[in-house]
Amino acid sequence: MKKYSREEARKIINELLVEIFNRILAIEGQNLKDKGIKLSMSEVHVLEAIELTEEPTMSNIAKRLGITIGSLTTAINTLYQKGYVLRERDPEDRRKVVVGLLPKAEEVLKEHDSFHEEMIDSIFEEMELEKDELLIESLDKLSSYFKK
Amino acid sequence: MKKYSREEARKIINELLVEIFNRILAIEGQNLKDKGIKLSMSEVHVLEAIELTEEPTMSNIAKRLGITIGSLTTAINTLYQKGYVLRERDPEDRRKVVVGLLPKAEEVLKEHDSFHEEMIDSIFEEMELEKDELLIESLDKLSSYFKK
DNA sequence: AAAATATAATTTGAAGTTCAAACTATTTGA
DNA sequence: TCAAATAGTTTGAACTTCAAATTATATTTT
Repeated sequence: MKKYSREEARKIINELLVEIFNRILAIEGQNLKDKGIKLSMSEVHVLEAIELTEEPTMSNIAKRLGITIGSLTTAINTLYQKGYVLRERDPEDRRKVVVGLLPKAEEVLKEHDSFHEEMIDSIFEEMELEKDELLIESLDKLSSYFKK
Repeated sequence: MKKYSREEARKIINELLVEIFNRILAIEGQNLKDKGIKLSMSEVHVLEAIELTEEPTMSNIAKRLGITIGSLTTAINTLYQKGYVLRERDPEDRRKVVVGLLPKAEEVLKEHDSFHEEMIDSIFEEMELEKDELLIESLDKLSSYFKK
């Protein structure tokens, strides 16, 4: 009854990891270019992380992104120069720097979000995935597993 | 009956894209370090691509990796210096360069493979994924979709 | 309260990855 | 044959990231 051996499962997941992931990033990057947005995917990920982080200090954002605070500093420097974010010291604890999104960044994220939405819609349509409910459930578990 | 809205599905896939894949890459990179292997994940991906490419010329490998031939040249330069690959002109068509794996590379790939195997086993065990068959089928479709 | 320690962020210098464009060598086709 | 196409390499630049040194602020210890 089993159609996929463990070996095949490994191969498929490996493929997703090394090929598909990069391909999706490339597609998204191209989409930004097409829209005339002069940001790299890494920069968009930083913006996303800022949006999703409860208390968006340098440390918290870096932690979410899995990069060092030093790396984030340089990323924020350029995003600041380009007018996407603002930064200010936390008055409560002046060691902390709180980062905020400017309207220009919100626009990009909105754009990026709707691109994602479209991509996912077309995946589900073209894939003829009747069992999408189960796929999402599984992906969710996969996601949770790696967050442990 | 549907438990996940399209909005939630988008969120989960987005999470996989921007967080989980990077985390897996980091875990794999750490594993290489732990084993004393002085290669980056990109370099391992190049070795994998060489292994999987039918006729491993520079163009074919670069195409599989989705990078330019120029980028691959620099990657192969360092892998050559480190003693992982050999390169030689194709006698049939002396414009072509055929790349081959040296034993040192085969070892790394074996190591990397068994790490993957273990990782996937533990995913399936700890996730209690009774529906793993369907997950793989779905991931397979997802993979195929992006290869179009 | 002063000194020592811990925390938060920035700066600096270096390495790795990637690209585009210019260039070399070889093959193919008109 | 000679022009065009193909296969790779080289070069110079941009970007991402890190580790280590440094600065500033807060907390803890004595």
